[in-house]
Amino acid sequence: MSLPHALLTSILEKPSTGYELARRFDKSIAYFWHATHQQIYRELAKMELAGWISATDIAGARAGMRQYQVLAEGVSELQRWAASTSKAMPLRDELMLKLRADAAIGPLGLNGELQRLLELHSQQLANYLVIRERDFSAKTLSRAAALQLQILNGGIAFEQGRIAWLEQTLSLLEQDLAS
Amino acid sequence: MSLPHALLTSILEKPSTGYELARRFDKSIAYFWHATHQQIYRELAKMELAGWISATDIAGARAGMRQYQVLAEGVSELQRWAASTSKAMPLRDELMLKLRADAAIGPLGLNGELQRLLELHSQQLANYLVIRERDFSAKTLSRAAALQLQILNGGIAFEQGRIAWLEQTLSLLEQDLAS
DNA sequence: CCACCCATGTAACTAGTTACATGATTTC
DNA sequence: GAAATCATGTAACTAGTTACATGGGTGG
Repeated sequence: MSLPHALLTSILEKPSTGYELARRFDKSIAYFWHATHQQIYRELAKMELAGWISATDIAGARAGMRQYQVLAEGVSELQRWAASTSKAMPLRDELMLKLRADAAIGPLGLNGELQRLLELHSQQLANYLVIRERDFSAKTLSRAAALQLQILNGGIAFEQGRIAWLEQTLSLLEQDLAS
Repeated sequence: MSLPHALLTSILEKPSTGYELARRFDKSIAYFWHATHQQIYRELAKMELAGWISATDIAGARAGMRQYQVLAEGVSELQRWAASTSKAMPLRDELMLKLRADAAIGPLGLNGELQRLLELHSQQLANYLVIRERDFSAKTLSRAAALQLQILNGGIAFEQGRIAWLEQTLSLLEQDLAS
């Protein structure tokens, strides 16, 4: 299970309230690990109980708002987890299933769906490119920044590959309509 | 939810027992949609209740073995599902999380893990290439075969991209050790 | 003062995993 | 006749989703 470790990393990067974490998740870690705010609050409560993080009330903020920070226990847990071998992530690609169904029972009119996904991935790619331009255009990067850039480049390559493949698939299906 | 639709497709391709489905899943659909045998049996029972599939006892086989086939209801359900827009698949990439943790709290010794994954993906790629050679080297392909090839090519491109990226990442981390 | 966003949650559900059970058939 | 594999399941659990609740703060 990786969500708590994703949260640990995120809190290490910047101590935060649950709400902030949920929002920050959406804009960075969610690119490769999605979680809803309910899941995040629940997980934070568990992690606090386990002694991995602690919360402090924020002075001057509304009651109930608590900022989390990582304890030594949490750091060593993160190290332990990073050293353990994770099993191959199980792929889940619904589009592939649909194409296979299409192959099995004739044309199902997937063009629209493919087009939609093409747009989605194009947007995501544009998004990544903006981030790269904005945050990583310095000539020399720190170790941390170099790694983050490498992660981002992975996302960019993935989106580019997907877009190329979707375009190919679309033209294959259109060719099909013509005949 | 897509597992029942994956099963419908698989049964359409070839009427099967639950056991056969579980095994066939492992060798084809599992490449992009994993399921355990428990999940498959449970889902088959539900689908039979819903009237999407029916089971017939196999004459001459051991008691309890039942072969499933897809009913008209099942086919139209599959069509309905294919026409519905599926939401973007939530990515789950543990390695990216680990790299991010590494960026946050210094070298965590991920080289071994990267090497392991490199090998895994290389094997998967080799696997795909064998299948392509074996099943899709004919000059002209039927519509169904062309689509299946396109799906396979998607898998191949994905593995190749991943391998290239992993090699880059490894050299980045090694460079790091040197300094 | 009303609507909207901030911020934290609870409850109920669905999907997926892990561990175990059971009996039948094939293989050494 | 013992061990392995075939074949179908049950039970208990963990993870993730969806819908809703609650109360405070802010802008018009």
